[in-house]
Amino acid sequence: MRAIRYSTPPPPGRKSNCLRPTRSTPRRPAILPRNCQNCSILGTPPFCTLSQKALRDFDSIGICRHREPHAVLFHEGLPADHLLIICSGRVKVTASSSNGRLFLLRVAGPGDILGLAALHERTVHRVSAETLAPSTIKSIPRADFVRFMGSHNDVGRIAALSIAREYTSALLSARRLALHTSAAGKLASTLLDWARTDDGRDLPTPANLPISFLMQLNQEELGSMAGLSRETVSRLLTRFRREGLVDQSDDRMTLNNPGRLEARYR
Amino acid sequence: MRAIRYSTPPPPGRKSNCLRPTRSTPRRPAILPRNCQNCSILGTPPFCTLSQKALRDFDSIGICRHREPHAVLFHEGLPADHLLIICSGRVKVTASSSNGRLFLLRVAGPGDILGLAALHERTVHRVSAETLAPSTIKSIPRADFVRFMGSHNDVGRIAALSIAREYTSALLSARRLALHTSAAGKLASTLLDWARTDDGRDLPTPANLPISFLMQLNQEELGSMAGLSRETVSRLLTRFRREGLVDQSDDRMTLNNPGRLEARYR
DNA sequence: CGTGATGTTGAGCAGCATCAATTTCGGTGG
DNA sequence: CCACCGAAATTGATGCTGCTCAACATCACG
Repeated sequence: MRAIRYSTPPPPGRKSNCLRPTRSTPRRPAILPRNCQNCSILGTPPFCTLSQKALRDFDSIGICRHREPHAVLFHEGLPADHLLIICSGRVKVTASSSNGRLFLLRVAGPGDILGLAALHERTVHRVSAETLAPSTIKSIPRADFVRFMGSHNDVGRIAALSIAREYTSALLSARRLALHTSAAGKLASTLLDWARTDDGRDLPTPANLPISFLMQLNQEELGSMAGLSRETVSRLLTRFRREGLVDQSDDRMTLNNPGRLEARYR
Repeated sequence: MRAIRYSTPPPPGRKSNCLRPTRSTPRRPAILPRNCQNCSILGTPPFCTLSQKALRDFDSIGICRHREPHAVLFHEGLPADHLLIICSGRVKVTASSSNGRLFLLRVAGPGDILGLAALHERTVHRVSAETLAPSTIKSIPRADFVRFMGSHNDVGRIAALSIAREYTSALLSARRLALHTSAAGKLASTLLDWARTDDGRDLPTPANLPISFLMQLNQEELGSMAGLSRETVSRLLTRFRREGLVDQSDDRMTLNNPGRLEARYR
């Protein structure tokens, strides 16, 4: 596996000591027109299932922008004054510690909503979000969203559902980090959880049939998702491969026999 | 520290092989009258902040029961057909793995709501809940709650807030399990997170002043919260005590200098 | 005073992080 | 087409940390 790296160079980091804003600073991306009433992901569980009338109102609030890979959408610790909806693309959601370690919570995709929990709790963001692929992101100011929620009955319920999704994903992470002592167990369950939530959304887990999903992370990122070092991930993946439990081609990861993978490395 | 163990004997386990239901099976606890409009925790963030009118309706749905310590309120894997509200007492929320390991997610208290996320997602419970102390629990059937949510505008929003709380707690767990490599770091941050959410609800963390909180768990349970073995917890607590970072008396745990604890064992 | 639950302390070992060297691969430019 | 570069993956060697097993101490309670 070699994860897709989009051509944009990695984020500038702190190489430049220039204090003045330079022209190379990325400009504010252009505003795109947006029409939720006529969208390809219409009907996907969260907001995209609103009534026609609500969708019209929904189109009138917020702003839609295109974002390049490696664009930081928000950063943990900053106040959550906007709500983000992923119209297309992929976004990785991370938390970091003061000593430089990184924890990758999940990879969010089209239809996912970011910042809802922090917005409801009126706190700062507890995670950071960064695009992995070219993405289209709709951004709604807090106040506008609260007004929107007040004027449509469904919205509160739908927001609750969306946060419940975030919750489940966080819970699964905590569960697997706490319950699995071995590195193999952590990696296996990370892959299994991912496959099951990514593939078919919450379909009853198919028995021992192969599942495959888009793996847009390199081994280092996968490691920071499972709480393991890069090298350990590499060693384990070759082991899984040798045992015929997984296959990797291009950017797809296939779990050949989920049941066996789970049983052997629980 | 010696955690309070309430006199009720531990759950029967699988000692009895008797297949017939015996008389020693705990009887359904008696239904208690409930009046939310006149409750001591009125005003606590989640449901207890509803309008007078909504509270009246709220009193009319669901059933309130007293529960002894070690009573299982629901178990992971079972369908989430009821919503539980803790009126008084303490409830521990856990997840378990097939090989017998236990993960303690949090200790919920008065005003906390259990089962909201699973109820919204229409899935099975992903955690189990068990009383730690004598508790009063209000139970609301799914359908009644959905109806209630439909007829009051605020309820959806408040449900969202409550799930956001659950989310934050799960996220903090995952974060700390993933970001801290050392056992000391895991235990320290477990204590810090707990103190900060339990003490004053979401007050801005007071600088280097002592925080204390009710520690109703024994070292084994604390270990299953931090992802550590019982023995490691014991060793670390004596170390923390020797360094003057924590004090334990009866069932209270005091963090003498949260800032230093965090800095030293991040 | 006996019993069972909980906490303390020690010894040994396995597993994973870390450091380090090398290979593979994709892209870029000559 | 080839040479070159950098990023990512692979593989090996080593040391430390925390789990496990085990023995014992302490406490609450009847």
